[in-house]
Amino acid sequence: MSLKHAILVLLEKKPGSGYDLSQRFKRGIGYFWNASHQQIYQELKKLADARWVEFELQTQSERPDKKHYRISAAGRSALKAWLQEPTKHERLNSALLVKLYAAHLADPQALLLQLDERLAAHRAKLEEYVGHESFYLDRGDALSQKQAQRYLTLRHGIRYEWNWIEMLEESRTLLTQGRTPQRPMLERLTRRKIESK
Amino acid sequence: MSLKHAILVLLEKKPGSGYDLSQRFKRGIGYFWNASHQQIYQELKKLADARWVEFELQTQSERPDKKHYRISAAGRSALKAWLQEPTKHERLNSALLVKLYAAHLADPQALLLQLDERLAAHRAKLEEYVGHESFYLDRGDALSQKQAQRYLTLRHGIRYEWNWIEMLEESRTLLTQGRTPQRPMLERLTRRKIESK
DNA sequence: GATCCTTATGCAAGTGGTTGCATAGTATTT
DNA sequence: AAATACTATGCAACCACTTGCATAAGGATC
Repeated sequence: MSLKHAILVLLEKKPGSGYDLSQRFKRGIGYFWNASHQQIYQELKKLADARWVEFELQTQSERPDKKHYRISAAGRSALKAWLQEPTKHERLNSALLVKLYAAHLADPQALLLQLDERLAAHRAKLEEYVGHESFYLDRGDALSQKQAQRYLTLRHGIRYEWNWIEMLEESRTLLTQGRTPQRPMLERLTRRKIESK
Repeated sequence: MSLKHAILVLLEKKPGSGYDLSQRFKRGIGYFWNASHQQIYQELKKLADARWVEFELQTQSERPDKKHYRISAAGRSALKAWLQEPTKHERLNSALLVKLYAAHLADPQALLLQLDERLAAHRAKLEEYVGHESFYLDRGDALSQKQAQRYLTLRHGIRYEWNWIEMLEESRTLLTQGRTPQRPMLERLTRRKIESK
């Protein structure tokens, strides 16, 4: 399980409370890791028991008290060891793609509704990520190796959203107008690759 | 949970045993749903208890006996109802992207190894899917709505693999040569969109 | 004034999914 | 002759994750 390690990565970058972490998962690195607050609090407890993180209680008068976590030396070496380990391939499961695969069994109107809802969500995400991209682009060649690597994960997120948008738009066209795309995917993709070189 | 419904979709298309289903998840629709054989057998039991599927025992002399499952009328209407329901957004979690995000903490050599292993896997998958694509392309305009919709889910799979390949190649370049890609993602993607119209 | 949102943490119960093991015959490879 | 792979199903224990609830105080909205 890697939630442990995802948390360690975040705490290594910057210490913070469980609440902070849940915000950073949502707003920061949501394009490759997501976790609910319950998961985070449970995991932080385990991490503290294992001495991979330490925390101090910060009492606040205006707001609820919080636990300020930071990674420990043991946590750092556990993280380093994990980075070395082989990584399991994550399995992908998409209920929406199951539905689209079985679209002929469904009421087209109801499917279109779900499709549009998703399309809007992916467009919003894409816009968000493109906003983040400008941070890296503004710095141009001045990107450190570390920043450049982080930019690459963001690019992955952008392409991921774009993929969904294209898929959903194609499905929309098919469901409403019966038009089906003819151009082979690979040709299209490699063409693009050659151009951008 | 949608494993139930993914199984129903497969059985609606064609009845078969638990073993058959696990093959079809792996080799057929693996680009949007995956399930282990333990999961499938457990789920088939539940589905049979709920009367959404029926089975008959087929005794075989040369091979182990098997249970031949097929979807029931109740299963069909449950499936139809599910297709109408709103679909939750699946959360994405990729341990490899966490590692790449934190690449500066890792031994570059060990990371490269993982990266190449994954790159090979995604290239193999892409090749497999492109093989499947020719099935649809050969039929050209003769595709039924049903087939066309299935083709779209495959296109999604192709783009998904392509995205990983590009990401991993870019990371490889960065880790080995320190070169970082400069072209903004969105411009690149939209440019392609205009061309293909 | 009531309701909702944000900050901040947590428990308890349940469901979904993984890991490891077990069985058993045939076929293929070393 | 031995080891591995394929067909075929399943149990038991465990781990990961979700759902629903609870508390608590401030600020914003209706």
